[in-house]
Amino acid sequence: MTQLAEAARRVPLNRDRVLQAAVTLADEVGLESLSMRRLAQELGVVPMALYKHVANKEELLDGMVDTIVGEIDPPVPDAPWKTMVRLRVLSARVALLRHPWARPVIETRTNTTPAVLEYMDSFVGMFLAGGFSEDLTHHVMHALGSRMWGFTQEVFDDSAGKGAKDQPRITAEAQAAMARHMEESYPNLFRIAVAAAHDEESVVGNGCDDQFEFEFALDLLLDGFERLHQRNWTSHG
Amino acid sequence: MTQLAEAARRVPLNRDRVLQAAVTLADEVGLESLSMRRLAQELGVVPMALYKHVANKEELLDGMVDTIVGEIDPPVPDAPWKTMVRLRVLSARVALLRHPWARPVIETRTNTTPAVLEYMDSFVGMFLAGGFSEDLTHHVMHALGSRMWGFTQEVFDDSAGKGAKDQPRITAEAQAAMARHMEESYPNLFRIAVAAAHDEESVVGNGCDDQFEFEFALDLLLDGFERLHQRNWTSHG
DNA sequence: ACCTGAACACCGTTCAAGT
DNA sequence: ACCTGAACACCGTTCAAGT
Repeated sequence: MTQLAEAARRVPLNRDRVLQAAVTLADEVGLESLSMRRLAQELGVVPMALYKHVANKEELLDGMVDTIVGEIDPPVPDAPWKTMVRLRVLSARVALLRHPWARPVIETRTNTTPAVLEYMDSFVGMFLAGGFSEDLTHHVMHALGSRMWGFTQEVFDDSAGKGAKDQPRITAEAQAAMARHMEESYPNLFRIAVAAAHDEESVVGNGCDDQFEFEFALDLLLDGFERLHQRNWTSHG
Repeated sequence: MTQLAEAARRVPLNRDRVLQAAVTLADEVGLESLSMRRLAQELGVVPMALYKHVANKEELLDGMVDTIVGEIDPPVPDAPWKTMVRLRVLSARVALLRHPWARPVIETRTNTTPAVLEYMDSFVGMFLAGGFSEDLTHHVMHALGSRMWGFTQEVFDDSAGKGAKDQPRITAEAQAAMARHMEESYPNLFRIAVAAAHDEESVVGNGCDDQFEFEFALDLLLDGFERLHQRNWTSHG
């Protein structure tokens, strides 16, 4: 009886519910805490029950990526290729930024699911529709690379700035000592850090506008693509 | 006595030996099989012994990256910035390709070790020595991003081609059916795949020269950097 | 003071035993 | 035929007990 009631209350598990729960759980507790066991527990289900809807953890992660792909806006219609590509990449960026776990997961995928292939196909379509040759489109897609997903690995670690909230306030002397050490050991990094800090009134190593940097590199590439296209560039001679 | 002999035979463990062994083990068995326990076993040591030389697994991975950085050639002297940057990136690429586990490891590092900072500093130095402003150098470094390591995520999966060796020979009909499905579902991808297969006599989806693609994107960026530099580009107005 | 075996708190996945 | 508890073969790391 109680069991019956529970069974009725419990929405029957399906692939979509599993994936949705996985996305939400990863959003909340982070990728490193997303385990099959924990996910099962969250769904009020025995771990083994998940394996009915997902072959293994890898397939779960594949499915989670597909869910994110579904959150990316479709291409804006009736725009020149450059605008279309640009906007779609930036839309992907918005979706990806909502789910911090997505970047590392995408980077480690080895299977390309139909949803991901479809996403890539739409980019290829934008270039071809813009008059790009198949040859140029091919290489341009490679050059775009994972930037297609709206991210690039941030090599300057501003996670230091991110964690700064709960870091104890640092003494002025300690800060000066750190700066001195940096100037000695990494003189060139020091120079550009100082220059950046001067422009925006911000602390050393914390003055990077990720969005600006992303668009800077994206536009550099798009301009490069445009130039090659105008020149009728080909890879063979 | 036997114990004494063993102790004498056994080179005393130190950080370097641990890191070297970890690199070798990862090369041999892959990243997913590199565990503290397995590494200890390989060194003929109880797992806990590793924790004397490395705080935890994260620090082990940091150290492994440092080892790779040490394998990258120093900058070639007396060359224009573009050549210097280009050659150093390609040298990094050679080192990284020797260690397939390095890309994912670098991508997931959150700590920047001194060795990595030094590596970054040398790139900044090349741009500054080439007459780039601090401002432009800053953004250019961001745009270079993880390409500085000589890799980019390959979004076209040619791991299919890699695993093809042990895949059973596929019938002509199956291949045709696959092509038909691809043409229907991903018409644009199909177009560029066919064009690429036509150029080089290669199978669909297997005809990408990674090295060419890498240099294509790298040069596109370097040319873009050069153009901005010549224009005295600045980020503020 | 140093070293380490055993233990803790987890994993993903298999499988045989139950309904 | 379906479902699942227990078990397997691992993890990284802690800690107290031994030398």
